[in-house]
Amino acid sequence: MPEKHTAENRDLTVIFDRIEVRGTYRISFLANSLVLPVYDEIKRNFGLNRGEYLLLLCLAHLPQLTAQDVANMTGRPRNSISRAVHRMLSVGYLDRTPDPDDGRQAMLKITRRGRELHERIIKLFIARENEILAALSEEESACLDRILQKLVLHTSREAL
Amino acid sequence: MPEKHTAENRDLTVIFDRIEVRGTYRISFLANSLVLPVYDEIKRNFGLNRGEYLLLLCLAHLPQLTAQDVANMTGRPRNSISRAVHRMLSVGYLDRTPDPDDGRQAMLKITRRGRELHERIIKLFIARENEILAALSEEESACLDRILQKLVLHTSREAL
DNA sequence: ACCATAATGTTCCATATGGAACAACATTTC
DNA sequence: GAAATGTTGTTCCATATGGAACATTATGGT
Repeated sequence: MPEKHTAENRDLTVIFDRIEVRGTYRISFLANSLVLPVYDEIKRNFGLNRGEYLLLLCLAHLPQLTAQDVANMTGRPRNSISRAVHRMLSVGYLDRTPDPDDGRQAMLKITRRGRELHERIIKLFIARENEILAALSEEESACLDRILQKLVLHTSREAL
Repeated sequence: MPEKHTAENRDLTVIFDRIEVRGTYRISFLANSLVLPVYDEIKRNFGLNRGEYLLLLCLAHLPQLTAQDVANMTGRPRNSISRAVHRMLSVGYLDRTPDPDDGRQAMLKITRRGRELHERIIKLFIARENEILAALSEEESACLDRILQKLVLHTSREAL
């Protein structure tokens, strides 16, 4: 009798071991697991898309930024940021002031409302991170943190 | 004299330290650095979008899969996979055989041409991974690998 | 001062993406 | 074995996304 093809019959996770770029695949998978469910929730609960939330996140951690700064920090194209800025302005999550020293750019700042929203959203990310990183021991967490720091600084020198 | 706002004046990387979810942000940043430039190159050189390449990648590592399997493995919605299957079929990178035991599903296999393409593409990922992970010592690499394995297995039990 | 070059933010357009409804088939329940 | 329920793959549609060209302003070289 031929065995029927069902997910239960086979282990689809073998790709984690077979793939030629284990580190890349695992890091990417992990990033998706951490971030995508939260983005979905943000969209459902607050109506923000990814670009809009990234903008809010950047402004929540730096006192003022230009659209170009945000593009650099997030790696997203300027036009996406531009759209996000307009929508977030219209909802009152941020302020924009033209730069008197440079007529091309404008300084963006988060508003009180925007900060309140950020605080509600960041809780979701924290919960998800705790859930997933709970698998690690104290020592493993520290080790991962140290390694990530090293990689990110090494990488951001070329990215930013 | 008021200091002009330029990227050189300020350090945009402070967000790495200020953000409330350091692990999440770093892992996500790192994943993007590893993967996005390669996806761009794949699109430019071979005309495949992300969904299409993920499909090829899955089929390159498992002998046969249904569209639903691929959706499970990649976390993408079924309709994206469906579109990808049709385009990859039309270009000859994969074969489809209806499952005689279940009229709803069809088995997908990679073709020789598809495998050749995969081998060209995977080189790009390998190069990028080496470039970025080169910042780590032998010992750090091993440590990272072990931790990622643990996290991914822990996570995929809920994801797949 | 003038022209060439570059940077910022915007608009236009083509493609990518994912949710929802759907048709076909399979399974479960009675 | 009939009806309800679930699953697979597909289509439809609305939104998201990113490249390219553009207007405006700055900068650098002469």
